[in-house]
Amino acid sequence: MSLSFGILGFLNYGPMSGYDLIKAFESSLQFFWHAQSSHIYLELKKLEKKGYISGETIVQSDRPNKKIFSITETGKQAFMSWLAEGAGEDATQFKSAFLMKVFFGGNMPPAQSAAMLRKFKKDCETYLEKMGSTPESIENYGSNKENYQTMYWQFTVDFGYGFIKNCIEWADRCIEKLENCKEP
Amino acid sequence: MSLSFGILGFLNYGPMSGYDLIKAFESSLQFFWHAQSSHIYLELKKLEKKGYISGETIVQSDRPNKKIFSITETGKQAFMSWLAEGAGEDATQFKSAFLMKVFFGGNMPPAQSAAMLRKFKKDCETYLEKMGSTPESIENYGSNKENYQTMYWQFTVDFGYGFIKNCIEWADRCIEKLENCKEP
DNA sequence: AGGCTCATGTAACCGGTTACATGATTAT
DNA sequence: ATAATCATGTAACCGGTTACATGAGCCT
Repeated sequence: MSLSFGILGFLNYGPMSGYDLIKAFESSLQFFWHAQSSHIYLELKKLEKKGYISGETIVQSDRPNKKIFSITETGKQAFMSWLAEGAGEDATQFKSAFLMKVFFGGNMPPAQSAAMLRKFKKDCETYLEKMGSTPESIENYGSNKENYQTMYWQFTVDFGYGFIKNCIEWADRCIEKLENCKEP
Repeated sequence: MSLSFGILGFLNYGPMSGYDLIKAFESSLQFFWHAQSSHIYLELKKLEKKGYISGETIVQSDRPNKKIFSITETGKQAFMSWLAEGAGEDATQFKSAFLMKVFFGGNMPPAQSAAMLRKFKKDCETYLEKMGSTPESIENYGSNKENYQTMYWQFTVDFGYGFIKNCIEWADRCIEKLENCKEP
């Protein structure tokens, strides 16, 4: 469901092709919403059928043809009312298979659990590095006109940054406890 | 997929009925894995078919009959190898429809976005209360087996606590920026 | 009389993933 | 040569959600 609103959100900034949307997701939303390209194309078809967007095929000679989608009035309304709904209860919910593994970590010796947490920490650090280059790519979308928009984009980046920092600190605390722990 | 490993994990502690599992999920894993009761029963059926668990019907006169499930040797092996896999890349991934709404918050006036963030903050605080404040009661993990298990359970609680605290602080920062922001 | 706990399921649906398929142009 | 970029899709599958269905006993 949310993918379709993400698409509507981008198309609300201006017409785009499926390929453009894939790039847009990759360069901005990917930290909290990873979109498969195949899924985007499927969703575009559904949205067009619903009348939320309309597509126009652009014939190109040097490159493959493409289909540019624009948001319709009804599409705009649907998007705006989704926004107006505000934060749902699910916003505080955090689903994680990794934490489930940690929960059952008592079935492994401390050294193995510690190794798992160290791997997690390393992945977090890699993630942080990748994030470091994001604010710039995000500014490409805004063009000086709309500082107001970019503030919100920065909010989501800040969230991701705080989240990962928190993960690393937590992992450190866990690892320390595991190191000071005698074999059960 | 993860639900089935959660079930296997609990059954690895000892035999349980579907109903027991529902309670177990509600009282421990629910902060990072919310399981529907219908889904648990479906998964139990699948796991039995796979030979990972075996069920035995207990006839009760005063209460509805129940089916007690036990983990099999192959089930144990599957569970242990899942644990041994360690943290996957997906561990750092955080999917959130709410953050997507924040990302597109520039389409709303600052007052409305601020209201959304205040609602989010309030939900976080409610969540914290439900969790029960357990910040510094984490000391004294000795060497016996029971404490060894609970240490890991505490790890996941700590994560949840840090996560929510981080959410609240972030929301505060965002709200402040929105309050000091002129209408676009 | 009304609501809670115990106890287990089915059916329809849907959002999302994985694997597969194609094929031209452009840059190294 | 070969890799990357541009560009779009289909089909099968699956994990999970929602809605629905049942029914006895216990507590107030």
